[in-house]
Amino acid sequence: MTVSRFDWTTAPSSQIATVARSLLGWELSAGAVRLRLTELEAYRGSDDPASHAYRGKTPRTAVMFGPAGVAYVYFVFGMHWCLNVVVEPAGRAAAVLLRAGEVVSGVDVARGRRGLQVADRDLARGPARLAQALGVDGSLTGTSLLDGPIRLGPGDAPVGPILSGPRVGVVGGADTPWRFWLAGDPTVSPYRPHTPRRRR
DNA sequence: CGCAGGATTTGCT
DNA sequence: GCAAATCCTGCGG
Repeated sequence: MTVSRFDWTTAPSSQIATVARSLLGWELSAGAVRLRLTELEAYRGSDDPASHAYRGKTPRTAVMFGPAGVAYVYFVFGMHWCLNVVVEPAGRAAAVLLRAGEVVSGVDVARGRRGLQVADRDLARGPARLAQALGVDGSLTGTSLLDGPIRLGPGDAPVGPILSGPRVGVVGGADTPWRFWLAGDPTVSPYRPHTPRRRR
């Protein structure tokens, strides 16, 4: 299936999985760091219990209800930022979580942010790691990924097979196979089933 | 290698 | 008050 340059900004929610899959291999750049996306997850709005927008529009999720092509950056577990692309026209919420990538440029800058001991393949291997490698934080929520400080654009099409499976770390919607990744790519994050936290 | 536990803040119930 | 679209470390086999 061919996806032309910016189809994903107008695709209907029924095609969000296709949109997420089609963004594999695209390139994301922020300053000196550029990476090639190797793992993504699709999140829909009101009918997707795993989505932050499931319970409606709040100050936090407001940008998900806005126009496609902007960044939705959220904060989790008191310490990590994760980067999404909003992928539907204003009025309906949906986003694609950018989960992992291969750093193809600016490796030294990315390592400076992530830690000097971090192996190349681990620089952006996971959503919070990817955001940290790019220097992304919540202040970038709402900025355009087509025309802003972070840029998302087409890269070389993936050559190998694309696999899909359940999304990582979610409770509701755990059976929906909306995680997509490049088969065999070393920068794809390890899959961890959701484990409830114990009380203390 | 796998698994378990803890860090640490926010947003919503 | 509690759970969270995670990551890192330490321990055991």
